[in-house]
Amino acid sequence: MEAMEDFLKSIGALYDETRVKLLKFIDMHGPLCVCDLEASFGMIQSRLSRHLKILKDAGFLSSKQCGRWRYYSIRSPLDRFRQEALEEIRTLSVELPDLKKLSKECKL
Amino acid sequence: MEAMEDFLKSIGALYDETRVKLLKFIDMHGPLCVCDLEASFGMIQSRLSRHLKILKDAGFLSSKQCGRWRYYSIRSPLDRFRQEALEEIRTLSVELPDLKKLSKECKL
DNA sequence: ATCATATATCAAGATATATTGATATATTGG
DNA sequence: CCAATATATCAATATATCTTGATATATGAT
Repeated sequence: MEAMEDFLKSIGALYDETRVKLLKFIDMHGPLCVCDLEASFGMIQSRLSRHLKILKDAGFLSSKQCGRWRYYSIRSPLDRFRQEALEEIRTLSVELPDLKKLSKECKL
Repeated sequence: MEAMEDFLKSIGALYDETRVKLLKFIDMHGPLCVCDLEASFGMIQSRLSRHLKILKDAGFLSSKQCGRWRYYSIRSPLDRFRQEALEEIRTLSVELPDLKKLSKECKL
C-alpha cells in the first residue's frame, strides 16, 4: 500500500472513541472474541464486528479462528508508529467496562 | 482537556491528506503565512485557513502575527505522541509542491 | 441432518467533516 | 482616511463515516 494511504488508514482507525476503547480493552485483557466484547461493552454484534475489522485492516489487530469463536488480539509486532499510538492509548485514563467472558477455553 | 478528547483531537487533525501535506510542508520550509501556502498549493484561502486552525487547535502548529502576515510553524516543543506522529509523516514519500514564497521578511 | 450460536456483511438513515463562495475584521501603504 | 492585501469565519452543499436492523455463512451440539 502507498505510504500516505497506509498512514491515513492507521490514523482513521484510531479516530473513533469506540475503537480506541476496544484497542485498550483488548490490550488489557488479551485475546477476546466478538461475543466477549459484546457482553462487556453492551454493544450490538454488527457494530463490534465492523470496528474490529477496521482495526484489523489498519494493522492494529490480528485474529484467529478457534472453534466457534474468532479471537482478536493486538497484532505483534507492531511497527513503530502503531506501537507509539498504542502506548499513548495505554496512558489515557478512560472508563472501561469490566470483562465479561463468555467464550470458553478453546481446545484447538 | 480530557485525555480521550485531546487524543481524538490530535488524531482527527491528522486524518486528512491535505493537513498531513501541510504539516510536512511547514515542517520542511519553516514559518509560512497562509498566502505562501495558498500560492504553493494552489488552494483557496478559506480552505487553508480552516485546515491551519485545525492543526493549531490540535497542538501541532503555533502561529504568530507579523505585520500583515500570520506565520504558522511547527509548535515547539511537541509532546511525545505528536512528535512521533510528525516523525512518521517525515518518512512518508509524498508529492509536495515547490515553495512559492510571497511574504517578505518581516521586520517586527 | 437440524438447531442454536458466532460472526460478517449489507442497506438505510443519522451524523460528522470537507469544500466552496461570500462576508467580516485587521493591517499596510498611499 | 481610503484602498488593497491578508486572514478568519459563516452558510450551503457535497462527501464520508457511524449505527442499526436484517440477512448470510459457518461451527458445534444433539
